Amino acid sequence: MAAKRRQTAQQEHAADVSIYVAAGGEESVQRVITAVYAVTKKLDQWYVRQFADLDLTQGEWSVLASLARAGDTCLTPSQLADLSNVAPSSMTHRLDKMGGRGLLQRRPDESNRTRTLVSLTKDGWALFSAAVRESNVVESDTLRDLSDAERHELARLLEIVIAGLDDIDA
Amino acid sequence: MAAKRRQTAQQEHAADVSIYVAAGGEESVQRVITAVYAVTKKLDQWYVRQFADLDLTQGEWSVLASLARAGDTCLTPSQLADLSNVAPSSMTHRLDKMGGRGLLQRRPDESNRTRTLVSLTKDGWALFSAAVRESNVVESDTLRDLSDAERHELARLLEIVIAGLDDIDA
DNA sequence: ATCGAATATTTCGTCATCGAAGTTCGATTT
DNA sequence: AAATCGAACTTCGATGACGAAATATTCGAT
Repeated sequence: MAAKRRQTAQQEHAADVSIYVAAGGEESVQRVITAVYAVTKKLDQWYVRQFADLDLTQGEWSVLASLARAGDTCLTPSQLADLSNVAPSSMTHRLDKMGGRGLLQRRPDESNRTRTLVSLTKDGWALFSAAVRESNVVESDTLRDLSDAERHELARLLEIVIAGLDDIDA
Repeated sequence: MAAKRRQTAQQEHAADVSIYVAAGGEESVQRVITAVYAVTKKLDQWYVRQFADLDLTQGEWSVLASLARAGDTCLTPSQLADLSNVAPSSMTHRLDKMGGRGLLQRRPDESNRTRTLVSLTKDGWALFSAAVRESNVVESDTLRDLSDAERHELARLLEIVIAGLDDIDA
C-alpha cells in the first residue's frame, strides 16, 4: 500500500505537469514549479494543525517569523505587511491582537513620529522558538528520503533561484 | 547594484537559516525549507498581480487548477475544499461566484444525490490556460539562472520529497 | 421495514482581510 | 517661514473565510 501510493504520487505529479504543458506551459519550468507547490501545499496543511496547538494562525506566524528574522532591528507595521503579503490595514488589527497577548510591543519612533516600531517580547520569542521546534518535526519527516548530500544539493539549487528573485520585478 | 543584491539575497537567506537553527531547528532541514518558502512567497506576490488582470483570486485559481488537473473526472465541493485547503462552507460561495461567471457548472450526482459534481466549462478551461501561460512567464524568469540539467536535478529531488509526502500523516 | 449513524452540502453568525478615505507628521518647494 | 506634497498608520464599509448548526440523503443494524 505504501509502495503503491509512492508510485501514484509520482504518477499524479507527472500527470499534473502534462496538464500544465497542455495548457501552454514549458515542461522544464512546470516540472519544478508544480513540485515546489506540491511540497508547500502539504506543509501548509501541517502548519495549520500544528500551530493550532500554540493558538497561532499562519498570519500571526508570519509576523513572528519576520520579527525574529529581523533580530535586534525593529520593524514597522508597513514592513511587516509587506513581508507578510498583506494589506497595511490588516496588519493593524493583527498587531493589536498579538500585542494584547503580550507577544510583541509597539512603541513610537522618536526620530519620526509617523512611524511605529514593533519588536518581539520575551514571550514572543519563546513562542517563535516553540513553533520552530514543532515545525521542524514534520519538516524533517518531509526530507527523510533525502541524504545529506541530496539536501545540500537541493538547498544549493534553490539558493541559486533565490539569488535571482529580486532582479525580476524590475 | 544587481551584483550587490545578488550577494545580499544569499546572505539574508543564510542569516534567516541561522535564526531558525538558533531557535531549535536542524540546519540541513531549515536550509531547504526556508529556501522553498522564500521562492513560493515571491511567486505568490507575482501571482496576485498577474491574476488580477484576469479577475482571478488565488482561491479561484486553486479551484480552476484542481478541476483542470482532474481532467474528465468531476470533483465534489468537498474534494475541492480539501484540495484548496479551505473549509467546505467557504467553497459553496466560491463555486456560486465562479458558476455565475460561467467558469464551471454544478450538477447533482444521480448515483448519490447528497453529492454535487463540479466540472469546468469551456470558458473555465480557457481561463485556466490563459493563467498558465501568463504564470509561465514569471516562473520561467524565476528559473532563468538554472541550466536544463540543474532544472532536471531540482525536479528530481523535489519529486523524491513528493513521493514520501502521503505517508507522513499516518 | 424502520430507526439511527454517517456523509455531503448549504445556511448563519463571527472574525479576518481588503481598498479607500481620514489623520498626523515630515520633507521639499517657493 | 508657509504651504503643499508625500509617507505611515489607523478607521470604516464591504467582501471572503471559518466553525457550528441545519438539511437532505445514504448506509447499516435491529
